[in-house]
Amino acid sequence: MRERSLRKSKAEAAETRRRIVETAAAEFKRNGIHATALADVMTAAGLTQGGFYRHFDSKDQLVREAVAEGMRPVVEFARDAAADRKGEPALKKIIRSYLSRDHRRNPASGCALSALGSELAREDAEARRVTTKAVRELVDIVAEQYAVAGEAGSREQAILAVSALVGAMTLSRVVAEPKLASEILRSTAERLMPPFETPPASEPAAIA
Amino acid sequence: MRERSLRKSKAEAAETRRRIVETAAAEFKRNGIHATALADVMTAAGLTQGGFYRHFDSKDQLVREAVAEGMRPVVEFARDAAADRKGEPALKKIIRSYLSRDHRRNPASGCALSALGSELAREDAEARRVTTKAVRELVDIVAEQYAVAGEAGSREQAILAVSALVGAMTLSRVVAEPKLASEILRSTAERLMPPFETPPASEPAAIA
DNA sequence: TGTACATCAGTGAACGCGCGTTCACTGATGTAC
DNA sequence: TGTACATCAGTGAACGCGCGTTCACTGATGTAC
Repeated sequence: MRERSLRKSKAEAAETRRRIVETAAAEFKRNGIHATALADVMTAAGLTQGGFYRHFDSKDQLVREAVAEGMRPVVEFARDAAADRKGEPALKKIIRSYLSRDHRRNPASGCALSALGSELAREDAEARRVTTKAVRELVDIVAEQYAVAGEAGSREQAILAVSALVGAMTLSRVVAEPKLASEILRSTAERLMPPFETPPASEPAAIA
Repeated sequence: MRERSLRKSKAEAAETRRRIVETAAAEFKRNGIHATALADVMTAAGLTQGGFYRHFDSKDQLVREAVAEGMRPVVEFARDAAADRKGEPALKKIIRSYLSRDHRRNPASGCALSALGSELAREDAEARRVTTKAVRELVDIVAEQYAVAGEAGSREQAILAVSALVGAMTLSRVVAEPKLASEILRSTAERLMPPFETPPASEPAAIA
């Protein structure tokens, strides 16, 4: 299928590198960073193990780039949703998508925070730095939607929401009973998507 | 320091076994399950590697028991808080403690869900079953406190709260900037601990 | 109650496999002239 | 534009270390009589 050996053009090499990072992001999210071997990534990318070091200095370097790549889907989804229709519709779209059964079933294409959260906490400064940037962006986007939707304390609420999204998806994947797993997703979504239609009666928005 | 060799009495052996499980729970929460070697656990428990298999069949078996042990602190803390004074005070105590800087700094003695969440999602059925049990207990305890505090939809709210606790702690550990890390803990706590004093004005409790 | 012996908790070393990393090699790319 | 050669993307195999597991051994425990 794949031509053996052969030096590739610079353009092809750049494309290969990109493919390795993408594949790594997916494999890490699917199986965990520690549990994924470089050979697994390279095979999944349609290459052999030896070629890895033409593109990266170490697994750590790949991890850093893959983590950044792994955060892209969610941030982009949120940005796109907000670009479409701001405020409540965007919030609903983001929350429904994040807490969907599809997302639960497919960590590889989902959010790196829920797929790798506890592992990321132990990564080196650089990996955590790129994650921090993504978290910030996500919070900012969500906060703006809550603000547009007329929510008081929109930044606080956005932080609660992002925390709850990540926590609920993580828990629903940990939990062994499908019914409880679904309930966690459903209940969290319900509480994060209040009926904004009803006018925000009292000024100091009652949270619960 | 430690006497060499010597067969220990049955009572001592049982105590040793308990110590291994406890140590493993702490080490796993500190460094991750995959990243912790059996030799690390045994050394931390003051033993040598070879003795491990007198007590366990495999690392997997230890993981299952250590995960159960690792969930105990939070569940017990929540139960004790609720036994002390039900409702709002219990909620405040649980939330403050869970989202404290102490907890953030000391995963080893904290909640296994925030320390190991994404790794637990990939563990075998038995490990996930014991985790599920603990999640259920935690949700039940928190739900009861919200109910006593007069919160409508207390179970839904409890699920949101537990998700947010786990997510916020995980995120605050991932985030590389101390200020943002603190803000995540503070904002989430703030939103989960509303001023219940103010009478729940409207019937369908506005969530945000 | 005392004695002889089997048991087994714990030690320390070894085994074997997996994984990150290195290396010799191939042959198309790309560049110097 | 064509030719000669250095470069380097990718291959496949090997290296070495770390980790889960096994094993021979020690000597106190616990039991059979």
